[in-house]
Amino acid sequence: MRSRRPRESRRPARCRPSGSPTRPGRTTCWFRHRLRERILTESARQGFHGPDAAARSLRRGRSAAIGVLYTDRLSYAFADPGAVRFLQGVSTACESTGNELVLIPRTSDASAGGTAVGRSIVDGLVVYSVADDDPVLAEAVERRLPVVVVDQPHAADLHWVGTDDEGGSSAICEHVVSLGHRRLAVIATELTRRRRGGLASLARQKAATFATTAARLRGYRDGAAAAGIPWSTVPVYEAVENSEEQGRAAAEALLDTDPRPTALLAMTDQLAFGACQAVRNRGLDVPRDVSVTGFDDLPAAARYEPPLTTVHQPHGTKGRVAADLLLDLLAGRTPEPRTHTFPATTRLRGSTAPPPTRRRRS
Amino acid sequence: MRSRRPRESRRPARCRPSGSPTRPGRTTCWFRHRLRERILTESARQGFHGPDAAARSLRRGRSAAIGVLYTDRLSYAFADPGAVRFLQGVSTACESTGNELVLIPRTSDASAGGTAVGRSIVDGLVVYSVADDDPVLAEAVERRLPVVVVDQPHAADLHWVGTDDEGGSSAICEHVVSLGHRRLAVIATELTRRRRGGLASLARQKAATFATTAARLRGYRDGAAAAGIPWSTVPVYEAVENSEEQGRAAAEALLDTDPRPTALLAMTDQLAFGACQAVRNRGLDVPRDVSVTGFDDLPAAARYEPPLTTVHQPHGTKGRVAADLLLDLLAGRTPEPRTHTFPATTRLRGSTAPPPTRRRRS
DNA sequence: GTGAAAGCGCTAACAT
DNA sequence: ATGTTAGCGCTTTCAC
Repeated sequence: MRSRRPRESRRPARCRPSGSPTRPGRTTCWFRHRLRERILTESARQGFHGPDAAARSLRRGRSAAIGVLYTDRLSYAFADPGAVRFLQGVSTACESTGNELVLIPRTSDASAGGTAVGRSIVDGLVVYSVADDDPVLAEAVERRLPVVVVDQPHAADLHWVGTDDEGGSSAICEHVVSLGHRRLAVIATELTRRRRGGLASLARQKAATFATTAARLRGYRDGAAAAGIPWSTVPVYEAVENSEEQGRAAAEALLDTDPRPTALLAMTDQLAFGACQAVRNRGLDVPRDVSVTGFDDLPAAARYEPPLTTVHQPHGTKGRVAADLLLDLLAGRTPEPRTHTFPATTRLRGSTAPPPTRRRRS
Repeated sequence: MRSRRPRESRRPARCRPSGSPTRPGRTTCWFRHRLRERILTESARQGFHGPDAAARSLRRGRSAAIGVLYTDRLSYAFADPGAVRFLQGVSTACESTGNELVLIPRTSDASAGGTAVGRSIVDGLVVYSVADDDPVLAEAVERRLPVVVVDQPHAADLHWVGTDDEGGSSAICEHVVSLGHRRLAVIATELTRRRRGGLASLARQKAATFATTAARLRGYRDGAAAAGIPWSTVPVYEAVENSEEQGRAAAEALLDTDPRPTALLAMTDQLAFGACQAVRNRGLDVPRDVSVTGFDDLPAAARYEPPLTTVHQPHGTKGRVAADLLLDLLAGRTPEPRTHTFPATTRLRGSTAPPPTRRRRS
């Protein structure tokens, strides 16, 4: 055996100071011998900082925190009302168990010390609405922590929470065509991680890696097909972010197509609000000249003028259920079912009406 | 010296496996001897989970995360538009440096393993809008981590970011009285941690421990005093949360006081929105019969019908500046100035007008 | 260059 | 009951 001095020769005798721990009048926190030494030698004015959280986590193997990964830049989540309500649901679950909620930024890959998802101190991860091919998802599963995926991607072996996007969008499209609309146009959310605004070809639509966008596209397509409208006649404008501004830009481009669409199907309420503004900016009326539909049913949708016909999905509940699922996993339970698909229900309101002139197809 | 065996006799030889670390074809991640042993012995199917985040943090003494503490239940923060914008600002700063953002829930004090603020793994804390006597603040400073306080309390020795609440509220009150209003009423945010809804006596107003509430109250009082209105004639209704619902309840109570107020000064836009609804529910008009003012200047304020006269404060900027301050502190810099007070500027819009009948004081 | 080991501060397990 | 110690997995420092 190599001769090396026992550990004690360098390490101070023990972490617990000699005072009896349970004796009345002494604190029961008897940790940190070395720090106390420093306190006594260097300066007596320092107090006890409380137990070190990282050491505690290392030892216990738990941090009592769950992480949330968002598709986009973290700050965009706070600009997206659906994401905010989702996070509210997550935080509701967290506070009931006292877990911290860690919002993990997307780090530029060259960042030192690994990416934020790799070094975040969490017991589990909620992956919210990322593209199928997003490397951040791979990083998340590589950590071998419990993972709950929300909305997308629909990975088979991961716990999953989401909405019946396809059903919701086919239903609302069916409603629109049942009113008599034949010239439809779609305002879509991002199709791929590398965004490209503007009209999206059928090929690009096929190549979509955002699962919810693809699902809603399929729903619209099926709804249109039910009325005999070939999908190739439906222009699809891809927005680069979920904002009213982008909805406006999309609607402006789509209203320029010939023949002009009589119905605009937007994949989010925010995009729909922007579309309504663009329609009005042309001197047209919603819904008299152009019908507009949304998706999400934000609280603002019902108060909008005109009240927005949209598809309801329970953002807050999704967040709560996703977090509960994760917390169950962390507690060692094996929650069933592994997937929760919430229904997407159409809310028929004032932004849809029959098309202005009911002209039979040529 | 006590005879004890050297540490090596129990600890596996080294943490780095024998393979040459830099030889091409081998991963450069050569950590975790013990785990690798387990991998080889127990099951070969496990992979390398990535470096352990807690161990890394313990060793480095940094977690690359900053924590945010909120007055209230965490989930309420997501229901408060001002708080959401604040968090957006914080997250903007975080993502620029790749720091995680930890939202710390308020744990019921009896929670096992200490409170969440004590055990959260963060390098610094942003304390957002808590009462002067909130124990969570004491816990935060006891951790001896860098702390930035936002809005309240105005603790002298801590870095601080906030708004000129007193100036903003006195200015908007002066505007209202300059229109001729003499019967004012205030819809206040919480006065103390133990909430009590309803009309607040002068004694209770004096006892306020929420610094921003107290500051706005002082501002209103000074604005009223400038017009010779004694503060004792101004009823103050304390809302128990920042919601339209509470604004409605407050306005209903205040409109029942005799003589009926002609102007309602609300301490947040949300409360003001609710107040407007209550006024209309009585068959009265804003601003013809009753003027209403807010505070915050949410994006919705300008779009409201009528557009809300309110006080602007830069929620998002406050969040960004607070986080930048904290990140500076963490980087070892000593940011100057230690306090940032943003101006609160009045936005005169359509919800204020002269009182209905200009009757000289009896 | 390559390799070894000390130890961050805590807690669970074991020793008395 | 009270006291002791090993070691979580990493990184930094030191030794070769």
